[in-house]
This record gives sequence, C-alpha cells and structure tokens, in this order.
Amino acid sequence: MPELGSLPTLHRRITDWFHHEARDLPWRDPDCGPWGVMVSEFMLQQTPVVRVLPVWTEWMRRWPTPADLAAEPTSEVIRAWGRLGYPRRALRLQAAAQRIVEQHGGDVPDTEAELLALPGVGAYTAAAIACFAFEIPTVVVDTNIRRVHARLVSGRALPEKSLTRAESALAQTLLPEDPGTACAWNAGVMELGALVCTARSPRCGECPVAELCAWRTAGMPEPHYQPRGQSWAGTDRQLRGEIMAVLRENGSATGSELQSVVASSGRLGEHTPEPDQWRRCLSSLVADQLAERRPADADDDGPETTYSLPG
DNA sequence: AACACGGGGAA
DNA sequence: TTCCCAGTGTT
Repeated sequence: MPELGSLPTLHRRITDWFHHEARDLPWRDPDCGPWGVMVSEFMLQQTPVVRVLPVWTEWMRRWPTPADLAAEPTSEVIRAWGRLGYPRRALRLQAAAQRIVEQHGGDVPDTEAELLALPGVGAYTAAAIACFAFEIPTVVVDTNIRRVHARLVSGRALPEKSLTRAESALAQTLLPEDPGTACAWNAGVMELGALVCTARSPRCGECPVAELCAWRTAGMPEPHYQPRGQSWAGTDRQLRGEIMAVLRENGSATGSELQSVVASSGRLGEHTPEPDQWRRCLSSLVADQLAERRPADADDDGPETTYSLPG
C-alpha cells in the first residue's frame, strides 16, 4: 500500500494523463447519453475497442433509444451484432432494452442496483454505466484496473486469477473521495491498463506513475502463475460461431446444408466435427435462443430439420 | 470455484 | 502461425 499522503498524487497524475492521452471514443462524448454508454459496455465486455467502434456506430444510428432496439426482430439484432463474438450478448442487450421499456419508462436506470437487475449486466457493467453515464462515484473493477492495481500498489506482475475481497477492498481504498474525480480515476486507470500497463509488454516509459510503481520497485518479478490461454480450434465455440455465420447470411438452413456450407468454408481447417459435436452445438444454440429448430420436436441434424434465426 | 461462451488483431 | 484477450451466467 502506498502511504495515504501519496494518494492525491496518484489521482492527479493518472487523471491528468487521462485528460491528455485518452482515446477519443464516441461513447466518451458528453452528448453520447446513457444508452450509448450501455451499448458500448455490452460490446466491450469481451471485444477490443477497434472492433467495437464500427458496430457501435451503426447500432446507435439504427437504434438510438432502448425502445428502438426493443421493437426490432431478434434476427436483425443478431445480424447487426455481426462478428463481435459471444452473440448471446446481443440477445441480452435486447432483453435489457425491453426491460428498460417495460419497467423504466424507456430510460436507462440511473442506480447501480437497478442496472444490476438487467439481463447481461453484472457487477462490472452496472458500475461502469453508473460511473460513465451518470457520473455516480462508484468502484469500477475490470481486468485492466485489477492489473494496474496489482502492479502499482501490490508489486505483482498480474492480479489474482479471480477477483478477491482484498482486491475489491484495495479498489475502494484507492477511489478518490471527490465524486468528480472518482469517475475520471476509474476511466483513467482502465485506459492506463489498456494502453500502457498492458498484460505482456508494459510501456513503462509512457507511464505517468512509473516511479511510484511497486512492481518496478520490486524489480518487476515474474507472475506467480502462468496464465493459460484458451484453446479455440475444434471447440464448440468455433463451430457455434460458424453455424451462426451461416444463419446470419442465409437466414435459415437445414442441418445437412449447415454441415456442407461450414465444411466448404474452410474456416474449420482440418477439423471435421463429429456428429455428436454437431448435435451438441445445434442444440445449445437452440437452447440459447440464438437459433430456432423446425419442426420443434426434431432432435437431430437430419436433412429435414431446419434451423433459422429467431423472430 | 470452474466452466462455457467468439472472433480477430498483435506478436 | 501462435498468442492473447475478459465479463456474465450456469453448473
């Protein structure tokens, strides 16, 4: 822990840095509004800024209010989500928009508790919307912020594998008392983690608090565990993604058509899914309501079974 | 606590 | 080509 007296220095250095170096992102525009912030947070949950930008822009042009999105056929929402990944997020965003229309008069709610009750909104997203859309001073903790805290204050290369009570307590301690500064602090620490204090090759030469960093003072020790990447090739996630790509393009297809189109696309490489994997992925997409199966009682990927985008 | 969930850009 | 990213919801 830094001495209490040094906290204002941390706050000032990082908020000053953010003021000068922050990326000019449309959801940071003061005129963006809570809905634009909410859409951006859903899209940014697992997707980098550069890929979110064009989709967010078109999304907001097309559906400038929650009511606009709520009224749209789900198939169009899934198509507009495109290749952002994790398409269940698109369903949850529309479900949240519908809840906002039904229970909040069409306006994004302005308390963390109400936000947390919306589909697809967890602790991080509720705090982020409260802070960045409504300027409510609250503790925002995402993976970038956790990494900056781990290095700057705790002297470790990486945060714990999952959020601990100690990390939450630390974040609370570090939050500026001044409400106006708190949101700039949250945004600044997050931006610092995204641009400078990156996971693998931190740009300490560009860091406004490098000389205060406990990790550097400690000689930049290696992480206490080896982060393990996720496999991708041949996984259900990959096959689900390819199935959704075909459905977005064609609207509907039989089970056998899906198999031939996906196979001829070549995107699976040398992997040839087993019948069990086809059944598992098709059934899970139906269960997730990302696809509809007709006839409804069909339980396989036979030639007469048809899959389509929902509604 | 562990797992499932997409996709593309950087290294 | 391989590596890397990251919050929510379910089990």
